[in-house]
Amino acid sequence: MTPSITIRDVARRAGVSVATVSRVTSGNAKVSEDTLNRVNAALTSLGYEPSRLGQALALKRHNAFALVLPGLGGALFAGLLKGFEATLAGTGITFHVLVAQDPDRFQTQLKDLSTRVDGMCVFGSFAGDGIVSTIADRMPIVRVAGNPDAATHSVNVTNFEAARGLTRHLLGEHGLRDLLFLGEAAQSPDVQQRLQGFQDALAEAQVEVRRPAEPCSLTEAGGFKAMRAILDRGGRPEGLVCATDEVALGALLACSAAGISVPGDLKMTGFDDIELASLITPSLTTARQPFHDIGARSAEILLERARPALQGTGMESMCLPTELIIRQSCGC
Amino acid sequence: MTPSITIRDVARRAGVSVATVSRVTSGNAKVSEDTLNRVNAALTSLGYEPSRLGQALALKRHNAFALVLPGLGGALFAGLLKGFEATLAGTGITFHVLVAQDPDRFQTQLKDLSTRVDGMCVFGSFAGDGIVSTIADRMPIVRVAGNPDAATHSVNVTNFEAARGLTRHLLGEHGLRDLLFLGEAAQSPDVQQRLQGFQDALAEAQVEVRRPAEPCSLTEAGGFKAMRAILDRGGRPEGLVCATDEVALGALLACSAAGISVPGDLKMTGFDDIELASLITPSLTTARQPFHDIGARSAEILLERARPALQGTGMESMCLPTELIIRQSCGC
DNA sequence: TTGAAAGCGGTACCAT
DNA sequence: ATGGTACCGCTTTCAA
Repeated sequence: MTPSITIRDVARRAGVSVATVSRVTSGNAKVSEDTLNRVNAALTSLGYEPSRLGQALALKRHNAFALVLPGLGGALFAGLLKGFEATLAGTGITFHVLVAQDPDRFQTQLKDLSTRVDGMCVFGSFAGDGIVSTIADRMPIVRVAGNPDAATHSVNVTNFEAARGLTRHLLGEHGLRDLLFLGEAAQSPDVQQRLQGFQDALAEAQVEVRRPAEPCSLTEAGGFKAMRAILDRGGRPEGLVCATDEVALGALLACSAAGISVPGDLKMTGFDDIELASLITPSLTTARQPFHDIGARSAEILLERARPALQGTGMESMCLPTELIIRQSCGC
Repeated sequence: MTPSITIRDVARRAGVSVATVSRVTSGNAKVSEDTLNRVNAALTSLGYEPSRLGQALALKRHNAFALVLPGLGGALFAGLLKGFEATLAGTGITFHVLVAQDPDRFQTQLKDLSTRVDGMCVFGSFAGDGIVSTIADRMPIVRVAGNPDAATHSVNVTNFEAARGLTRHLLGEHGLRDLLFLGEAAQSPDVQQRLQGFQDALAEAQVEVRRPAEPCSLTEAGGFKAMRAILDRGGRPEGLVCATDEVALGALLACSAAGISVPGDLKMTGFDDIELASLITPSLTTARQPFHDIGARSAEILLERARPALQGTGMESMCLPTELIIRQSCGC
């Protein structure tokens, strides 16, 4: 383990002061042609890399953001991450990903993270609002798919409208009446909004809700198990509005295992438009979320607000559009 | 944005020196009952949190590790992450996740990350060996599912043996001869090893390889598209050895869309044993990887080696066992 | 243009 | 047991 070389080593080697070396590395002060060369020579010959630590301490800035996700997996996170990364690329700012696992430890992890970054993008409401607003007191925070919150910026999509649209489609175009919502809304404000859109469409069509929403984790396995539970119980609905495409895929597998034809015997919709949605048979009717944009916009907000001058300018709140994708699984 | 309070604020408030406050917060030096109380009072009333930056600079230690993954998604990563986290919980060490996206930027990100942590766990060989060994010169690195490398510690599983076992099963128990390996081995040493195990079993049974391995990305969509391509081309194999369960799932969906029965018309195996593997019909014959252990052991190695005293003790290299899970998709 | 020096927020050694 | 202080690596005023 080589001891790392510091700015003083470079200064000594180039026969100048550390201040001058700093001027060269940061590039925002004039240095004579001659010394510039000497310093550069020393820089490369020593292979010097400035310590982020020293910089951060002196500048009171980390040049790093955090992206907080409630779990790995899910096409949404991958897309969001890409968008976030793409926006930050070339800015000199990096970001750390924190994946929520254990709720207990999560608080601690979040607090620790907050001492290492200049801003955070937090997905959902897994992180307790209390701690988030505490942190928001010290740095900009963008909440994605979270509850509305006066203390933080927010980026959302039209979950309500999209889910209502899908439900209306099942109700109107296909004349269904006995519908079921599949997905756990408790910890996910975005799923909560979809559930509300679903319920709103039913109310609007004056269809009484015959079945409580079937809670299931938002994974393929979750959708599979929930659907199997429904079938085991006997008496399936006419249509399924699934919280995500993955849930729909799982439900589809459970139906296929039980010999139930989709959309023949049961119609269904998903949410997200993951890659597989257009590939499978039947292809999935769903609502497309602009994953990449969500991440990109979040990063933009952070970038803008992390510059101290702008910090008092109020909270930014945006709602990105979704797109209904009508395919086969709804019966079309 | 509240200006953060420092150790000097606390010292002033408690009427003691900063040294004494440091003694209290770090807890490794004797302080009289009386002053302890005074300091604690100041601590809580001010809501003081030591700055990681100051600590890191003084201690030359970040109290943080990094976990570097080649993408989100994949049950393996989720399990690995959990194991890693579980081991680190309570040690006072946190970790950052870096998700490889753009190969170009990745080098930079990795280098940046290396200035913020005391050790890293790197999955696969996405990260170029050059940069990794550069970093390994300054801190302990554990490579998981990577190429053997004298400069880093490593954690692997018995990919070769497991894949050979699955292939032998198809060959021996089910008498198949025309087999195909599904999965992209190029960037993934672990998949490469599975492919070798597959090939070894064929050679051993003196079965000539009729088809080149079908490359596909290691996702459900990847498996789907690859299988569909095979079917479009006409003439399918008797059996499929898939690089991962997700690939197998995708292939299964493609078969089902094409009206091909599994395991009736085509037998297949997966790899990983994800949750869905045991749920679907047909249930998936596969090899179980100890996800959690992989992460846990990696973290343990890092923990051990990050203590400066032990850094010269040579490289640790371990290979964790896998377990063959025979279910239905192979024809059993 | 360049250098000396004062911080940034801690830790730890050396006195007392 | 406690305080004073040098130091960690860097940036940035202030003088020269």
